[in-house]
Amino acid sequence: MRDYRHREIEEKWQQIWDEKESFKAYNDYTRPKYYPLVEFPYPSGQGLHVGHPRPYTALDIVARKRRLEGYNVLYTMGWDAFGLPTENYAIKNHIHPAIVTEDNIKRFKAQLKSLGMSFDWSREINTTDPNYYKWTQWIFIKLFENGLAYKKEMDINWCTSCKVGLANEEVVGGVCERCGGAVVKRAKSQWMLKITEYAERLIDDLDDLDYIERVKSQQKNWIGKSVGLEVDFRTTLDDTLKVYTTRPDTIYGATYMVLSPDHPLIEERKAHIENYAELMAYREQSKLKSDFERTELNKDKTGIEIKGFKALNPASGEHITIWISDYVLMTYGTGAIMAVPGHDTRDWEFAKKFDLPIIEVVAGGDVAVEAYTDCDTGIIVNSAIINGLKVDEAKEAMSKFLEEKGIGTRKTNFKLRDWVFSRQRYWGEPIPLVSCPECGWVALPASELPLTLPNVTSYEPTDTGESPLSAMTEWIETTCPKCGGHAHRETDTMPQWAGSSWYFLRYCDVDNQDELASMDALNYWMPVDWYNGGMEHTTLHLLYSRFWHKFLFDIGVVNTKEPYAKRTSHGMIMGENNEKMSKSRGNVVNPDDIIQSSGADTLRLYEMFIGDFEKSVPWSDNSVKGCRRFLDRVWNLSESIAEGETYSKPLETIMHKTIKKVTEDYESLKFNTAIAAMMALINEFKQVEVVNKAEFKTLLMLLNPVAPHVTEELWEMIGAGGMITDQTWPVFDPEKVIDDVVEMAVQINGKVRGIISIPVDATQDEAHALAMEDEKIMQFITGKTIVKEVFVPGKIFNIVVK
RNA sequence: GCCGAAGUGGUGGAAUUGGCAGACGCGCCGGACUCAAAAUCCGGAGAGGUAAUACUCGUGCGGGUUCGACCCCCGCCUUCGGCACCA
Repeated sequence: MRDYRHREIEEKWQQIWDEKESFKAYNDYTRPKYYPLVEFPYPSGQGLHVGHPRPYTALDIVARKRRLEGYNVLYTMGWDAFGLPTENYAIKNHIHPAIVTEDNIKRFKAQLKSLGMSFDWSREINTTDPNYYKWTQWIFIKLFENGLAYKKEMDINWCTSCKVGLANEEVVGGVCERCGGAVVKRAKSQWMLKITEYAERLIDDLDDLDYIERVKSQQKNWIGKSVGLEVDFRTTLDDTLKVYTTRPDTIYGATYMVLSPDHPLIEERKAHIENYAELMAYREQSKLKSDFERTELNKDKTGIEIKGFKALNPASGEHITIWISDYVLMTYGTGAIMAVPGHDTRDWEFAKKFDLPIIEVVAGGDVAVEAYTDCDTGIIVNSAIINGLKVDEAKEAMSKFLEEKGIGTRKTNFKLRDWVFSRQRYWGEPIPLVSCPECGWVALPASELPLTLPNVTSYEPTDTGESPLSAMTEWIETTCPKCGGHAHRETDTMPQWAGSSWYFLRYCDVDNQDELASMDALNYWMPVDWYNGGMEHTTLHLLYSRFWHKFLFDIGVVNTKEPYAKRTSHGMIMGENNEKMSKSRGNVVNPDDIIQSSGADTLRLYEMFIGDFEKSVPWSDNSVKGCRRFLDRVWNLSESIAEGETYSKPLETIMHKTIKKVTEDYESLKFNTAIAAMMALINEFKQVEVVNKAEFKTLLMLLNPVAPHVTEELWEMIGAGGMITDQTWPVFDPEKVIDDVVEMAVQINGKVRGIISIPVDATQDEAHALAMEDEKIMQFITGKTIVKEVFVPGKIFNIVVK
């Protein structure tokens, strides 16, 4: 009996798979295809983390199983390699980021190979490769040509630590998502992508997708659709102030108005405003607040009344005061609101602070104590024409009334903002546009792509907010592709999210020099059948890539309106103390160490067995040991396998049951219970006298997707013939997964009092007869009357007595 | 505040078209092997209770529906994740 020497075995099979190109996906468009996808990693300097193999193994299991089921499988890996950590490392150590990237990729790739992932390495991609980002730039130009990329001077989120502008999605809790640095507003001219144009479709099309619910709801939440009404309020200067409201039913309760401090009316009516200087001071002050401070201070409302004119409530005709406050945002709705303190919490707080009138227009609460915001039960009062209606009815009636009067328009608003797409950094895709004094912004012709990054001497970000490229005079100075005149290149680069917004398309056709991918290849491979990735990307990468894909669909470059048919998400692997793994906490586990000591198969098995795939779990060295023990037992079993090409009688049912369980569980992210079923199977193997070849081969097949190396080796050792990778997935016979005889619980008044052994298809009468023979059951029946019997065939028998 | 997910032994977790709660693993206890240990193998256990049975209690808390509830309904509590002055 040979020892189970994992390193030797694993290296052996990894080499064989490589040589035989066992996992190559063919562009043979006649076979059924399957396209599983995992998020490609950022190749950081730290190397692979134990968190990485969890999703990779999960879909590797699916990929391997699909191949055994006869599918042409496209399972691939690549590198999302642009990004700040690499750039920072390059700055610190004076190495070109491209070299840093190359080294990191080398390390990552070796680590992934040692895990035995069945990637088709011939389709590896790298977002920093000019042959790849040529097409990222090409897509940007298409966006630009279609009016979806525009440059705008605006207040952006500026990370004071990274010295870079951030997208809305990258600001988390008022601080920089990446470094935790303070984020302030800063006026900058930025490239923007009109993702808002797709807001409606990004929500609506979720309905047909097989995404886990939390992903859908988080995306919906982020896009933030709301349906309401824009209403015109007149001022005493005869201006029109548009407000947006979702509660037109409460318009009689609007006792004042609030404008955002940036509202244009303030400039326009400067001459009529008595306290203009005071308003300006407030505006400056609110701008200086960081996002963090704004959210922290949001309990305490601030504001200034505009003195000089008033507004008229269009329903009641009352004169009402106009205020400015930073709780009203210029970026949402119209930048102005009608304030209904009786029925909006924020307005109520503001009214209390500044002693403004509060009118109850929906009965049901006590507006002297708090705002009454319930929409379900309230009845409208103090509102002339809509009195007595329910909230919903009143909303509709008032909307109709204001529309007919010509001062109301139904309007849908979204929280989603356009995507800030410029970064003032070196290590990103150059934006392929030039600025010409004659022609404005002009796109490079396709023949000039890729526009490659020039070599610079310093990658340092600048305090002025200019990209490091702005010092590259030679590179910047160019001619206008349109008029041939003197022009400048854009010096900002694209954000990290650009390359990953379409990478799954490139996998379909990696070597194509003429298109990002051929329509034939896309028709065959797309959509991605199953995409697994982190929840942290739900409102970033996942949303961005859906947006790009929809755009590419609109211009006829891709064939599906959605990129991913199914989306799932894995939980994080925490440190042994159940805290997030980090160097500073000293609880980091390196996958290389586990591969060395226990083997890749053990690590894979462990990560799949450890718990619910979708939840985070703490690392446990002991549990790793248990997984290795299981593989050892399988290994030792091979020693005593008897001949036999069919399942033997005592094991037949459990064989079919296990095939069914494992087959189904691999499809539904329940890897832990699939493995538990295989463990139970070998426990059963120990109960019988002999295990034959048919039974052992089936176990190896079922286990193969999780532990591919050791099962390959054992397959060879028992002389099963060929490679396990080339076999066919075992099937179960539905007739044979049912036991002939079951142990049925007999309950008296719902409590289990006995167990009877009974044929699975026995009748109630038979069960009754058997139960009456049971002494213990009789004890509970004697002297009582049976009032009812509930019998569920094969499951339970309950006798109700009185 | 809003949206979402979840609360089960010492521990990671199983089991829901309502049907024997605790599969499988870890840890623990006992035994075998060993001079001994490690490894391996065999056995044991939810809590209370009993000499041992019996029996009672038990899936965050309080109610309800049902022959029967971890599962369904109503009302709470707690934890985690996301969003947050979005009118």
